[in-house]
Amino acid sequence: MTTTRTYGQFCGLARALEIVGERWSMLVIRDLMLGPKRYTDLQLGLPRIPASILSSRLNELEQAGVVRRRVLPQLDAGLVYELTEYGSELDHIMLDLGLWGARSLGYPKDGDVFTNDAAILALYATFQEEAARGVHVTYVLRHSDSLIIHAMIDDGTLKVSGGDHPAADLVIEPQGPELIDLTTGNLTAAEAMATGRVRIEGPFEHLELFTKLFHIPPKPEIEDGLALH
Amino acid sequence: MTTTRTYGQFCGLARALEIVGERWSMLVIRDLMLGPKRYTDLQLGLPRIPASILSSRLNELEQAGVVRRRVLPQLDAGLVYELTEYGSELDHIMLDLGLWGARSLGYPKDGDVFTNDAAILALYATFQEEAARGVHVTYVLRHSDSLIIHAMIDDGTLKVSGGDHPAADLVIEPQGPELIDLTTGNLTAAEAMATGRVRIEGPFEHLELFTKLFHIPPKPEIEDGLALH
DNA sequence: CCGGATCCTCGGTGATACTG
DNA sequence: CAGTATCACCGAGGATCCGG
Repeated sequence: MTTTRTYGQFCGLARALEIVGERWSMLVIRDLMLGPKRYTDLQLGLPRIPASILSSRLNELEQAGVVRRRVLPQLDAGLVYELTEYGSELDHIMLDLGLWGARSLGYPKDGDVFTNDAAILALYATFQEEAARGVHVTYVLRHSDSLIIHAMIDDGTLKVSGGDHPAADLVIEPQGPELIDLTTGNLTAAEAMATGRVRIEGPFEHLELFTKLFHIPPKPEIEDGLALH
Repeated sequence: MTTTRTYGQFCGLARALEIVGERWSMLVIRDLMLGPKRYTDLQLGLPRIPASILSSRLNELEQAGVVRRRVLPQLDAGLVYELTEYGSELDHIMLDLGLWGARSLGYPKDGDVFTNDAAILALYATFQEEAARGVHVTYVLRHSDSLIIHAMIDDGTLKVSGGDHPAADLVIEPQGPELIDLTTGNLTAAEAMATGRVRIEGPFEHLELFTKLFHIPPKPEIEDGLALH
């Protein structure tokens, strides 16, 4: 069943990869980082994962002590999967790895899914704690009718959740993937407004603040491999 | 050739996994973290990787801007692979992931390889910077005749290299995998000495210091999944 | 409807051998 | 030394079916 292919190395990284390095495993963990989910919710967030693979991964992760299945107390509420404490300690690693990968992300390809959870985690990963000291502001990001999240910044801390927020200081409605350009610095807040690529409800200064609070560092250019210095 | 299987998600983590998430990729990166290596050196550190896979992975990683191939200036010195700046920015993530996995590592299985590089990275990953403030000490770890490394601690900074060090303050010769137990706290320095499981040359206090400088936190116990609190 | 198990196909993996 | 060629096999991926 779970043959648990090994690397044959006495090495922490090799062990980690044996546990969470299988295809889809880390994306399952990503989806569980924001809270317990049931099997079908996981399938919604990972549309391309075959049911049999999801089942295998959940079993392997449970075996390794990363994920736990829990029967909900409410009657007929079914089963949820959640991270154990050990699994939760992957959180900052996943955020860092996600931020590293975001620098090679580019624009969404046709057919790419963009989930609520991915948007929420993107904000956590790109959050600049230092820039948020003393700041109190609430944003609502409306990518589409079905993809709405809000972020509350409260003196260096960040809390992001799905859904709307009635008392947001600024509502941001990107017309496409311009938030990427805003957070990388490829697009300034003023340009985004001038070209109509981002619509806002609220004071403009809060949009400028947003670009300071959430930032993706640029990917280094490819250096010349033949430099002899 | 490199079909570059995708996840179909607009997500930094998914992108990162498309780049470095294939089987063996991260272990190749691990071996390049300590400096440029040639193809055959990579094979030595990864004995179970098929040559064709190593070749594919190196090409994929080069394509993604993580690895660069460089022709050595010296005549006939051949070709080396090294991390680009972008690839080097995975360093802390690999160390963190390796430390996470080390907590599930246990003892080496029969046939496991334990390379110089893995030993060096283990020290970096487990290093307690705070405990090393004001400390100046040099260790030599002799696991076997062919696996010798030395670690130099210099006021909060650590430098580990392969090979011996003539002026070490303490030489540690574990008789087996007891260094794991020492760094997890399962075995105290005094017990290790009393039971003869570790031989040292130098003052005993430096062994106690060692257990403070390098530490693997315990893996949390599996909680009861049915707790209703 | 939830939570899978089962069957089938295809391509990546892994072992061995061989070449510039 | 640095790979490519060939091939068996098994895990991924897709669809369908099954028990509660």
